[in-house]
Amino acid sequence: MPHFHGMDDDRQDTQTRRPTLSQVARAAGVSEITASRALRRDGPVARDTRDRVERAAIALNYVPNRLAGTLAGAASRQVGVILPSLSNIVFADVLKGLEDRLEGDGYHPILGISNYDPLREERLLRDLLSWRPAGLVIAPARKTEVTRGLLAAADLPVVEIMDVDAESADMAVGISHHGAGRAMAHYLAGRGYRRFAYLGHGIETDFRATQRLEGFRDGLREVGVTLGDVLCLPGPSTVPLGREGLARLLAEAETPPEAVFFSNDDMAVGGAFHCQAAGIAVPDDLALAGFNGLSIGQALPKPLTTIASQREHIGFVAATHLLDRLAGGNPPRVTNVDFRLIPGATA
Amino acid sequence: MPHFHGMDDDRQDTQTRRPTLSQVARAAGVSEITASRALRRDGPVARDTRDRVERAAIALNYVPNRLAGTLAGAASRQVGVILPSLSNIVFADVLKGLEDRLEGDGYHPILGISNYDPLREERLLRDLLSWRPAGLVIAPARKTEVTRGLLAAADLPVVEIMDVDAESADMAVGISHHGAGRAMAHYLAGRGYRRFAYLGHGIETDFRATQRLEGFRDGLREVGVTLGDVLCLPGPSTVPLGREGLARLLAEAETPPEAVFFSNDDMAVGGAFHCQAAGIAVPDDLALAGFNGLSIGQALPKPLTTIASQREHIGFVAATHLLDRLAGGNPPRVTNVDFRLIPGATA
DNA sequence: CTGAAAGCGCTAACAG
DNA sequence: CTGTTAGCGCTTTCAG
Repeated sequence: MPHFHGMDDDRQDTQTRRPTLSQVARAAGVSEITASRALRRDGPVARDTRDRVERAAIALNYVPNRLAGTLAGAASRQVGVILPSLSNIVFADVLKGLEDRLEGDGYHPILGISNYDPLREERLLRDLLSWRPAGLVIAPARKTEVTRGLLAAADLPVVEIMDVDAESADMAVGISHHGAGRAMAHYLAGRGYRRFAYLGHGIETDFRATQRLEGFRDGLREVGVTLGDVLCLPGPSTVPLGREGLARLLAEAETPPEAVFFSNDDMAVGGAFHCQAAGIAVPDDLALAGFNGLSIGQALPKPLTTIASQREHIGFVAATHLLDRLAGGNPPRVTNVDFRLIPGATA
Repeated sequence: MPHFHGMDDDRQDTQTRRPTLSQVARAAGVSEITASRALRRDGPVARDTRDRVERAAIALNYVPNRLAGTLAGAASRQVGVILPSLSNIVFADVLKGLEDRLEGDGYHPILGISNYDPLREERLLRDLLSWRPAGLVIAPARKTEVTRGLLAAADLPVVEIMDVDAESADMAVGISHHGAGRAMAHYLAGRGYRRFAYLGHGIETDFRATQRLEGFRDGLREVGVTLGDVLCLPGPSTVPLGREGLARLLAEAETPPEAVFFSNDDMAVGGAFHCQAAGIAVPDDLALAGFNGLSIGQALPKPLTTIASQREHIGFVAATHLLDRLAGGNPPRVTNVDFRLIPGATA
């Protein structure tokens, strides 16, 4: 006996539960499997039969149950997505690119936000895997051993996104943050600046910003320059933090810098605001450079010199590779998306 | 005979498929249902038995299959979330609040982005429902008849978010956008301004902005003032659009306005940049007001006069009410989250 | 082109 | 406290 209100008559259940494939089949006068094939447009079904089934489905307001379908062997159309944050527009952009591409193929992201917490990331991964997704897209904060183990044992396509500097178990799509920092160093040095400072945010959590800093340092070294003051303020990057941070950096600096590289555009825009308020001429008194290529930086009275990080594109490419793999293809293991230095008016 | 490679020996399957509850049970020397109870901490299980099961689960690297669990009757822990956009930080903030609250209770959002397209919204709704989520959170663009029908027939808790001006079938959490526009009208009128203009973005897609405009108009009328020029530019709101838009508005205006109300902060920040570039003194020559309370507006040299829209809070409250309902509670049908007018230095 | 049988991995109900 | 039985709604395999 079924375990809901002792009824095994489908007509009764129609009142309380969603219609099932079996009901659609009966209404169309065919077997369950034929209805299934008709609705999925899989296998040979007579045109007429299919029409009948489809009409029955619409009449009953049938919504397939993909839990049952996936359990029975159909490929899941869910993709687990783990991001470190949503406070930053950067990850919202990536998610947009992801969702857009996935939805085109009828896939949907199940979302988890790790807040840059490796343990939360680990738990999230376990939770998402319990839904048996078709694949995984993850912007790792810091992978624990358990995380690595889960990923390795999961036996599904995994795309790690944002950077291509770290090791990845399966596929990776992103830019080289070290390379971006280095490119900015060469650009600024080429513009004639020689005394540099760096202003960053909570570095313990954002290792990609750290990679840019190291790339910047290395790039300067290559042209025989040493990076001067480095100030990293706790907390996430914000415009106010950049504004206050630059004031503090300039106040504390032993030798005043000619140019400041910021951990990202939010911080750099804050810096631009400080200069404006303090009457510092940009770029003559002080040059400013950011990272990300946010529209806000480009809309400043003096467009910000920065690097476009192609966020939405990264999400799009990650999804494309995942879908390709699911379709039996063999996409590249590492996709180094080009960044683009945007010469603005601030450096 | 099982339909994968003709094996019905679990030990073989361990190589190719994920371990199942049955394997955990066998390893612990108990029945499946006992293992199930032990891992879910449901029903009476001897302490010792539970320990054995848990050790076995860890040893086998067991990850439960929630598709099977949910199909068998356990409550789903997925929540369908439909948002109109992710380009705008506003919805990323809401999503953050949602995810944060949901994850605390072990729930995860399945995401769909409608791009303000009613038909895409409809398809999305159908897709998400096919995963049999425990509930739904939706920021509707424009509901079609089908959408209404699906929602009504879905028989699950639904929270409509962002605004409380429209009709909702089940629960609603948001602010009154009409009220916000009205509040800004009263505030600006109280500051002595009398000649007003409005600058907006693609109004056809964003009906909440339209509600603010109508509220603004109504508020002005209440104090005996008529709204002057209204300029709505196609496309999504961006800083550059606000900048160019204000230039155009001022050029075309018959009588120059004393104050401009923008559709949101992005647009208003653009307006502030235009004033700065064009040498227009703010607020003496021209007062500016936005909506949302974004940090960028507050970090401007002159903080923007605006209205905080409590986005993350809306997401958090929506999730809280959903969870409450799922737990058998009876949260309010309409939750009018207070907005907060932030008097800045621009009006 | 259509169908019957079997089973995906799990949990609710009912017995011991 | 533990187990047996049945079945969630669907798709696979194999047989017409």
